[in-house]
Amino acid sequence: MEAAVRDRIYEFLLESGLRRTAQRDAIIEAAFSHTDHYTAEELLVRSRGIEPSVSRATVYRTLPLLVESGLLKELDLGKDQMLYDPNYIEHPRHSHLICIDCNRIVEFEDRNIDTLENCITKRLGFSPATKQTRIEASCDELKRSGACAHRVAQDL
Amino acid sequence: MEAAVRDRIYEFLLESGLRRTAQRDAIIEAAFSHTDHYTAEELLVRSRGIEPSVSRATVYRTLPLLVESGLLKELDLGKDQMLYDPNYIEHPRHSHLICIDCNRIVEFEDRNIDTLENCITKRLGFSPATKQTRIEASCDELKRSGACAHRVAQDL
DNA sequence: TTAAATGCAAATTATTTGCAGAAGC
DNA sequence: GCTTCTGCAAATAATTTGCATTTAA
Repeated sequence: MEAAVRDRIYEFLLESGLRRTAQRDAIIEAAFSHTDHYTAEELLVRSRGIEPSVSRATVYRTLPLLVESGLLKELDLGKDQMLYDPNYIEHPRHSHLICIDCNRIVEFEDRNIDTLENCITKRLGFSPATKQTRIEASCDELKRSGACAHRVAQDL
Repeated sequence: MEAAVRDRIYEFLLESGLRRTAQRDAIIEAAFSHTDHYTAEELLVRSRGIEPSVSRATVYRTLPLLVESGLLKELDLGKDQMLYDPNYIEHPRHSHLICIDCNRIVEFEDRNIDTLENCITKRLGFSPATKQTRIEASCDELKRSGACAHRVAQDL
């Protein structure tokens, strides 16, 4: 986990009057030491790898705090579990494309969509708070060659 | 419910080899006789108003059929229940803005967003299947006047 | 007649919560 | 010391499912 990220998180805890505990430290460490998305359950497993006493309840109680701090993004990609995305710190405006062939999630960032959505919102008489663009799509490469190389997101 | 919609639905049932039952008729009638969004539970109540024998299980078993037919759109707007939107027949590309002040859902349609999302998807090497844009926003009128007149969507 | 559809009730499953004990400040 | 935090286990709630019965074709 980067020092800058750690600083921002503990600053947030301090400001909010939240206490520092071994369990929270472990969850925070687990939450921001990868760049991939994870479920609450996966975060529990990772956290327990650092501090075995972490319980499921504490993970579920800590996640909303991190989301509220703006450091972690809760993603609802249409599955039955929420996903958590630690990459919003560095790319606060990215969107998601979900491959319907292999479930891969591709993150992309597009200034034009962002601007366009702001305009539309304003035109309707609102001020944007949260915007989410979710594109489900099929892989062209798979269609062509029959195999789907896990290409990396091209726009981040 | 419009005759054209009814025709398309029963054509779909026929093509799929699905049987026509009193319960399905009632659910279909209830599903397409309003333009507002509804939950499975609300649809159950409406369906029972037409045919009292409709059970919750049958509603939950019928909804995926209607969604699969393309006549009904399943919306995941971040609540704990799915919402169903019968307006996709007439406006297949509309998006949703959710007012964080009053929970009102405003439907809007924007050709530019549509085009832009198609381009991005192609550029990433995919072909778009489902696209969902969800904007959560606060009401400017509420901020100004302290009251939030339920303005009608301006773009449909 | 026979395969599909239904109602009921129980199962499933992610998430939340009450509570008593533990721990930070 | 006082309040917050925690683990545990039970509660919650939308949706799904097994099964015996009914019904459309």
